[in-house]
This record gives sequence, structure tokens and C-alpha cells, in this order.
Amino acid sequence: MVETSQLLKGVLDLAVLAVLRDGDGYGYDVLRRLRAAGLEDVADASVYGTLRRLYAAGALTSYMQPSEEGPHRKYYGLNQDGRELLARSTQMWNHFAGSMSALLLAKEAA
Amino acid sequence: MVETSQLLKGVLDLAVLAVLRDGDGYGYDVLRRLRAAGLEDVADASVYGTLRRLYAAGALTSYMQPSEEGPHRKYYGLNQDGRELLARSTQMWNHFAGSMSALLLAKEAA
DNA sequence: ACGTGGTACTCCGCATTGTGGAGTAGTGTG
DNA sequence: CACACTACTCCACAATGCGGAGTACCACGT
Repeated sequence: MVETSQLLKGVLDLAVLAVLRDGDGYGYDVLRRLRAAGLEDVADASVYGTLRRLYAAGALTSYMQPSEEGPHRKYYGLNQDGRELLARSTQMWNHFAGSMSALLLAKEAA
Repeated sequence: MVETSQLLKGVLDLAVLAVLRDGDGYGYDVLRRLRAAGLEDVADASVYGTLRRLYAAGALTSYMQPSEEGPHRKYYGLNQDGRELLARSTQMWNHFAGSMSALLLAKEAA
């Protein structure tokens, strides 16, 4: 009940877009950046799935790049659609998070 | 993609608990209070479902009360478990929302 | 008398999406 | 050679919000 996995619903898209705004990244890297940002409970499969979904939706570009420290890496980056989606989603999040925070504080204000 | 219906996942429990903290309420009333608080897109079925779920989980008390303006009303109220759940969930939300907000602001800070 | 609209709730099936587990594969280390 | 870390894929599952249909009660207008 009110687990992080449920809180993530819908917001993971936004988090991934935000991370990619700061530079192209591949799945494993995006995962590490999200966890470093405070989203410790994100599962790897969720990130890979989200990247695939956003790519299929036309919000991301994608290209392979070999690595010297392991397997190939599939890089993703924001395109114009992705940046617009990020902007719209950020607004929605701000409205939503603002409403929630106000709701949680209401008692103290009274 | 990043619709409010997805943002609500998991958070609706918290929103309903917060609304009930300010006084017992019945489904239709909780719905109106949530919408007044800024969560305009909440569907009625979601609220009724959430109330039933929280009650089944032992976080709410429930009692019927007749109304003079329509059908009977099923009131719900927080019990001790509900208040504790609300406290824990609020902490989780604060951590989560804080991380997200920081993530969304990261670029401006750089 | 009848339809309409607001109130109040229930049930059903669906769609979305995050997750765990298993599997594949490359690299470096003890 | 086993193990750990990197890197990704696929699958079946579970949770949950939603739309739609249905029930019912009340008040108001015509």
C-alpha cells in the first residue's frame, strides 16, 4: 500500500526524460543516475521498458555504441518530441505534486 | 503518456487518507474534496474502490448514515492503523516528490 | 405523470505499467 | 574456472485507476 513501485507509475517516464535531458544515456547508466537522484527502488527492467516505450512513442533517438568495459550499449537521447513531452509532463507533475503537498499540509494550516 | 490517471497510481490512497484526516467522509464527498484540492481528474469509481480497499486493509472504520438529500451514505473514517499508514505514506511521498523535483530542476542548477 | 439532473453507490472488464526471474553475453579478477 | 559487474531482453504477473452500465433515491420543471 503506497509502495514506491506504485508511486512510480507514470512518473518513471518523466524521471527518465529528465535524466536524458542532461545528456544521452544507455539503460544501465540511466538506472544509476535515477538511483543517485534518490529513486533507489527503481528496478532495471522498468527502466529498460520505459526507454523502449518512449522510443516507440517517438520521443527518443537511439544508437548503438561499443564499450570497452562490457557489452554494447544502446544509447538514447531526447529529440524535439521528447523535449516537448518533458516540458508538458513537468507542468503536469508540478500541478499534481503541488496539489498533493497542499493536501498533506492542510491540517497544519488550519 | 504521463497522464494524470497514471500519476495517481499509488498516490490516491495517500490523497484519500489525507482528506479523511480532516474529518469523516463518504465516497461522493471525498471525491468532491479531492477535486477541490486540485485533483480534478479523479474518477468516481477510483475513489469508491480506494475506500473499499483501505477499509479491507483495516485502515478505515465505516458506518452508514441516512441522508435527506438522496440515498444513504457510507461514511469512512481513519482509525489508528489509518493514521499510521498516513504518516508513513506521507514520509514516502515527501522523499519521492523531493527527489523528483530536484531531478527536474537539476539542469537549471547546473 | 414524466423526464431530467444531481446524489450515492456497486460491479465488471480493460489497459497501463512496474517487477521479479530467467536467460544471454562480454569483460576483468581472484 | 568461478564469480562479479556490466548490459540488455523477454515473459508472466500483480496492482490499480477508469469507463460503462446498472440501481436507487430525491427534487424540480413541464
